[in-house]
Amino acid sequence: MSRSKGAVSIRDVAAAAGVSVATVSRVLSPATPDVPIRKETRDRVERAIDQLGYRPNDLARALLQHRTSAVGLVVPDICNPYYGPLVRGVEDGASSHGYRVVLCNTDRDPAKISVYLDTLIKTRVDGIVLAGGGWADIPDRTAVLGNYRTRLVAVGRHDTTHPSVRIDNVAASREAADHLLGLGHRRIAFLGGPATSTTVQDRAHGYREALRVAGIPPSKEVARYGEFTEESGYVMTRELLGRNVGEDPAPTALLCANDRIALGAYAAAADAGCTVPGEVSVVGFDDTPIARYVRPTLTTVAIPTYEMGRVAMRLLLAQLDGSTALELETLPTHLVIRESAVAPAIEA
Amino acid sequence: MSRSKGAVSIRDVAAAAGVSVATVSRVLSPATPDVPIRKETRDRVERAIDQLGYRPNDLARALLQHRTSAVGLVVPDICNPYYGPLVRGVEDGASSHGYRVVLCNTDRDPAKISVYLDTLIKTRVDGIVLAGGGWADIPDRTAVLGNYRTRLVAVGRHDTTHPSVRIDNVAASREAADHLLGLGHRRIAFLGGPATSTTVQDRAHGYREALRVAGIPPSKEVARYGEFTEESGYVMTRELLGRNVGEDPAPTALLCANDRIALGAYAAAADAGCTVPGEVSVVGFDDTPIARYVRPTLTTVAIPTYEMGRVAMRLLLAQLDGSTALELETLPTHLVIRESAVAPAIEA
DNA sequence: TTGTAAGCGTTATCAC
DNA sequence: GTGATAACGCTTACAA
Repeated sequence: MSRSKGAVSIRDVAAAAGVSVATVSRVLSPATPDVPIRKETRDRVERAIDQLGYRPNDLARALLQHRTSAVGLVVPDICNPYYGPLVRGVEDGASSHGYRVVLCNTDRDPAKISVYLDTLIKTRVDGIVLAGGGWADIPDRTAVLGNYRTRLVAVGRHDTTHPSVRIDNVAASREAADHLLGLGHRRIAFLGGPATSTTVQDRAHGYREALRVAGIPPSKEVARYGEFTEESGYVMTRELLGRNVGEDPAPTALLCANDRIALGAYAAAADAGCTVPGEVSVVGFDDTPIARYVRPTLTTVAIPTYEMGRVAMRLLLAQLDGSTALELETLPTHLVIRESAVAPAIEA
Repeated sequence: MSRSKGAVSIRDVAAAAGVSVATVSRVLSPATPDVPIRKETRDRVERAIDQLGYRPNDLARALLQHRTSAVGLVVPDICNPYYGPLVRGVEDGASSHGYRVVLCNTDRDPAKISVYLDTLIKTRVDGIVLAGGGWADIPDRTAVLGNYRTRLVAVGRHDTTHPSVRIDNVAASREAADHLLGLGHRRIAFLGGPATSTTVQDRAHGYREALRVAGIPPSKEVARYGEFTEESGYVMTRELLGRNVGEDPAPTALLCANDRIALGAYAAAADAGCTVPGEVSVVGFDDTPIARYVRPTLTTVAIPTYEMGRVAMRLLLAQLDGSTALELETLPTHLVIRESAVAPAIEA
């Protein structure tokens, strides 16, 4: 069966069914319901199809129709638990509309980002979801999409006019800081991730704003930067807790840029013989599953990551339908109060 | 510029450079280095290319060459931290060889798996990495790949003759159980994930074997099944810790099928006023990043997840080169001893 | 050293 | 109702 070597094609099916390729195509494409097909012909074709195990070649179809039903998803690193739900949200949104997802991990490396975007465009994905920064670092970012019809949606605060889905990191961080201030804390430190991350910048900004409004002098602000990892949180915390010697006393509360940093802070506090929340309060960001399961349970800012993925995909589909030009969705965050932040000890 | 609407194609470049499309193609494809091109011609073409912002259409290329440079990656759920590194390993292995990755989340649902496999074949991916079970549940699994040249690699114990990468879950679990037995524990419970998971079955098997060898009667075995989640670990643990009433006393050690379950066990123990490891020892599986950062730090079986992804991709590439027919790689695991498992209190 | 033309596997536009 | 046939954007003999 079938022509010499290679996969079975529509022509093999046509031959086996004794019809033309056009007829086979019609049977497969409900695209033209106005054209009727004789039942017996249809049956014959369908029998040939599954007798030969025929699978239509979507490449050829895509070439002809100028749409691949594929979208690219660019994230810094899927190993970061934060991105799991985001990716899942995009994938669910995509697959439920017949799109498939090409995943790209960039490590926030501008060179990698450029290469991936180039690849995605060469494979003519219909759209791209770009998450987690890096856009600003692409040299010729106005030209990346070129003359091609690939649409783009940004997740997070990218400096771009493309449709975006975000959260208000400044407000979220302010809320977290306000919570600590409300409990009575005055010496609050901010433990950030990479200083270049706009997310981190926004959260640091919210932190500063809250302190300023509370009348705490800028000289009392303490901000550290590192990575979005437990390791980094550990290091930053050790450094801060060991400083009540000559200079300023150690902070009574730590506002961490994500839950992993907070977890590192827990470990460092424990190793320094410092109880949480008794001697130091900790607040995280992201509300990762672990937040509910560490002891003490972690007070943290919940971010609708999965929802962000879904919405990003929605914005992308809207662009593909041509139904939307530009949109900016800002999703709500909320502070989840658990056990890790309480009023400071009265000694101060 | 360019023909009316649509993207700029090789013809536009040819026209702009005043050469034939064949010449443009030659400039782009180092495939035929035997055919020399006049330097001036090459320059003219290259100038036209980036003047027009031309991106070759990989769809057309793939259609012609019968290879897409795409691979499918099928996992249960990327939100599960276990799969992050696996996915990353596959992606790194793929991108470093010029392949891109299409991600599919199946939730272990046979129907979804079938649909995804079908989609992947229709888009003519060169290969598929299938992780995390489900293969056995596909109705016509011998026919899925049909007559097409898509190659497949299985990750984990799938009942298939395709090349596979695995770990020895039985031995790994036995080692963990032996560790607890060596510490003096006699009442050890196994907290599994889904009973249908071959991974869980293997780990339960290793647990039973170790107990048998240690001379503990089967009647003393305690195995529970649930999900791979903190929640499930919590529930199973509560149930076990609350049973030292009439019947058998509560176990002194818990062997958990993954770290998330172990974390749930921590929480349940804490809520039951039971200290870890003082009153109950806990051992996990996977060595997720948190294992090192929870307190007490978690003794757990490290699994080379990232490496499994890399190896899976290596096996796939080997098949694509035709250099390999069938291979089975079994990667080593090792028990990471931390604080969560110690000798039981002497009262027993 | 370059151009011409025949595909790759589909769908879409005409005829019949 | 069904069948030719011209695209889609590219690569690759084969000519020139």
